[in-house]
Amino acid sequence: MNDEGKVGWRTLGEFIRGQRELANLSMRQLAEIAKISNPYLSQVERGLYKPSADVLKNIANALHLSAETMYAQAGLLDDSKDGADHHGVEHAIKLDPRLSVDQKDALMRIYRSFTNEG
Amino acid sequence: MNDEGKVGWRTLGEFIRGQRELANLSMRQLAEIAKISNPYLSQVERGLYKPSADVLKNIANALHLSAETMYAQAGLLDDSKDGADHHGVEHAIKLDPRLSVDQKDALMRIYRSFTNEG
DNA sequence: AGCATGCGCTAGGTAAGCCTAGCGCATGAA
DNA sequence: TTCATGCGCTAGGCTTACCTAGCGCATGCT
Repeated sequence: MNDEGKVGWRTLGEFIRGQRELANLSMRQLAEIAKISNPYLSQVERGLYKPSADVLKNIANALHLSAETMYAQAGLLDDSKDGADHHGVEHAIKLDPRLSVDQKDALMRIYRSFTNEG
Repeated sequence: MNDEGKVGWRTLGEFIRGQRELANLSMRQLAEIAKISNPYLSQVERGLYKPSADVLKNIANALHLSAETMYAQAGLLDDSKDGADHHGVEHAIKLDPRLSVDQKDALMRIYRSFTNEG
């Protein structure tokens, strides 16, 4: 039942290996910096396993790459294409940790009533 | 470890639960859209498990949030671009061209009454 | 000729991600 | 009331991320 073109994943290992060799690091060296074991890094580079996000982040860090670059290579950032409302206000309200759900709801309704008014 | 001021949500699970309730979705509904099981979503929201990156991406998509926002909440992106701190709301209100001065004032007052309250 | 040190990789285990089946509690209709 | 439906959560198993120990092959030093 496992589906999904994992197109991103097969190249992720090659990408990591390429970047590692570019930085002239051995597996053990990179693994040490990235705080993972070298056998595991080996499996990852050969595409046997798909590392979790924080391992990815650690590897990116160790290779002086941004985490975003890594996630993009892993195919994890790309496909939220849609127009999630990027109204600054609504977005900010949704993300405000000091507001309860009900308060957010209230603020959003007021905001929308203001902006729909015309 | 109560860093309430700096980084917003105590846990990723609380963030997800908040966003889910904001969207008026039940666990089963969100789980269905995000292609995960509802018990697993339950564990995630209560912080028992930390979901892998593509589950995170699916949840973000289902909630109409960008994957970046999700990863930032999960602590996987060091450098958050959309600062999610509570200045966001007031700032966004001020910058919204569709609001009149009075409306901005009203929204700000409500927002502050929510966040100042004890 | 050793022997040391480095490499990448295999073997096999533990823990965590993620599942299905099903519980107990609300709400609401007949 | 009883029955149905939906909710969140528990129990327990399967799968995979990730580990440690150790292999075999190079290189280099003495």
